[in-house]
Amino acid sequence: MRGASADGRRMADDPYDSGAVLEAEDAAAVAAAGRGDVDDADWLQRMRHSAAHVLAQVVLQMFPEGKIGIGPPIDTGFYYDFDLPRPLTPEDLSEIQKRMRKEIRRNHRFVWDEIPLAEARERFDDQPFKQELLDQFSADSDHVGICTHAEFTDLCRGGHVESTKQIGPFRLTNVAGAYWRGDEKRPQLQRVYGALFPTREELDAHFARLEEAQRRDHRRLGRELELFAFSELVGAGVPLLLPDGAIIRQEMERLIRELQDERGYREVWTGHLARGELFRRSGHLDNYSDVMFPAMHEHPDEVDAGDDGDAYFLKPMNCPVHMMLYNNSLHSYRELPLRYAEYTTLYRYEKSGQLSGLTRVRSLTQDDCHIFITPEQISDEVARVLELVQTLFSTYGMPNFRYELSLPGEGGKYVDDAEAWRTAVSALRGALDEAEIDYVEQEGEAAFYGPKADLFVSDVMGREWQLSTIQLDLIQPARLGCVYVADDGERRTPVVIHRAIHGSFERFLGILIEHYAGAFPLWLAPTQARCIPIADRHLDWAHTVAAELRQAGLRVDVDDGNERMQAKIRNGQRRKIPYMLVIGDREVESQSAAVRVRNGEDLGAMPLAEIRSMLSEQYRSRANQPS
RNA sequence: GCCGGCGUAGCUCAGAGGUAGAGCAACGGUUUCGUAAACCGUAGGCCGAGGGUUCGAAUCCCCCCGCCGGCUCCA
Repeated sequence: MRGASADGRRMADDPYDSGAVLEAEDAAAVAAAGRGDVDDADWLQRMRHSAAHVLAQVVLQMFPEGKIGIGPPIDTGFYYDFDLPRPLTPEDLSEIQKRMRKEIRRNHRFVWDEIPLAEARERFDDQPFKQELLDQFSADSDHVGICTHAEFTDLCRGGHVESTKQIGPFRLTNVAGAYWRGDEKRPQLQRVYGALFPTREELDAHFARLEEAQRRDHRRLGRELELFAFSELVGAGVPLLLPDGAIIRQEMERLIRELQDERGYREVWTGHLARGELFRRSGHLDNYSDVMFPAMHEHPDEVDAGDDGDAYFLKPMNCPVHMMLYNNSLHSYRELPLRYAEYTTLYRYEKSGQLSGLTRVRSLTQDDCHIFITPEQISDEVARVLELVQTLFSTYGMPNFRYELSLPGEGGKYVDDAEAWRTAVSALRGALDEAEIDYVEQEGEAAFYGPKADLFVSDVMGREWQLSTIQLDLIQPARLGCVYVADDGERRTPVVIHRAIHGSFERFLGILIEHYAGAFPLWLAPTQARCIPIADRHLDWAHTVAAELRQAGLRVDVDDGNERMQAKIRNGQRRKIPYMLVIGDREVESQSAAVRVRNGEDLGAMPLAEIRSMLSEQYRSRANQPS
């Protein structure tokens, strides 16, 4: 049975009752009603934005003295920010949700209008956040948009469905703190989040995706696969790699060493400490002391406030130290580019609320490098670094990343040398274009010492993390007295490229775990193959097979427990071991092993020599196998 | 750092003022098996730390620490 809306448009029966399943026909009818030529994506935004209005409506019903912020659509639904007399509880959320569904069923129309600013001021006289928005709008126009449904009116530029019944299936998910206008110095509001999709199926699929994502969350897999751990006693943000996690990290280091050695990098080692005076001269103590661990003074009692020059600091980055290394001798332009690579752990005091598994830690190890070049060499060297990045990511089979070109913006933190910035920015941009890399430009995101190109990937929860970075430094070399002798005999200041390819091994490992869902390709897998003897009489040959494969440099073990073969296979699968080598009477007889691939495929009995060469080749070539 | 939620066995969780529980994992024994879970048994806990209320606290209160979600930040 179908009803009709007030203006005669055909409406479907209420599809929002919990448990009700939309038939495809009804869903289409709901979606099509009143849409005109609005496309699907826009319509979805409208549903989400409209749902936010209903959310604000019922929250004000429950808290008449509440103050409302803003309520935009987001990529999975919507949110609305509130200032309320008390924190919202999970019970409040279900109550709000219940009331929202009730209001939606009443099928209120959304009526948009444009009114004079002064009228809006009066209308929202008890809403300070709206007043602030009006202040802002008053610069552009003397009229503003408002949208009314039922008893609720919101300041709004538009973009709604026609009436509340057209709002798709949704669920309120959580409440979180959020600063007004994203400014940490402004009041913190309560943000209520909701998920909303065009159909119930898509909403369910969204939550199924979330669950699936949680299964491949590196924090969970790290524990299940015994890759890493944290200890409350050791401290927050200090990841501890267990033996299997350490193997993966060794493989990562081995890869980047190999790639960098081939490309003329020279490895150095500079330890973990440096004096405050160094970081003062480099500019870090002024710009970034809040992320540095506090000074370590020899005689803390005798120190005047702020006198950290003689204190030691844990290095938060290597750059100034590498510049001291560079200054150890006088360099000719003929030696450039000079590339110092270092894999030393750095320490950054990330605020407690920022810490997150391996992706945000307080002790991190970069594959860090500083390249000293002449200004003329910028483009070529950046191109070489980009090539290295591409090679690394294709080795890992990770194609899903994006680049950001960070440029200077307003504000005083940037080094004042317009000419140098222009040169550096155009060199970076040129190299990205030359490599045919897509990127977005971000103003105000540059480092204080120069522009940078960063590579971002998303984790399984959709959060973006910076991995690779290529930064041009226009200031530190001069501050720290770096020079080279040019071909005319003059001493000049080199440009320095700061770059990291993995970024940090810790973060990259976290991303990698999620990328492979813990099922690492053979070259990274902590255990590459496991021998599974069917009965005790097969133990000897199983151990022989394992020993021979280990002799070839492969990581192989034997499950010699007293479980049945099926249980051993199950355990091996759960460990996500790439290959299992089943050994019974037939295999002992023919000096072979039955090869089971992680994906369940049975390759049948293969002679030991053949297994060895197959696995060795996969290891050597760092193949993205098995699947 | 801020707002909210949460810390009970290695893991997942139950217990909500009155004797600390289950499943899986672990360990021991039996079993010797052909491609994702054999059977029996044993052990495992300062209920995150400290302080308070109470005759009595895993349970209520305070304060730390840690974790989770979000915000802010990220050289």
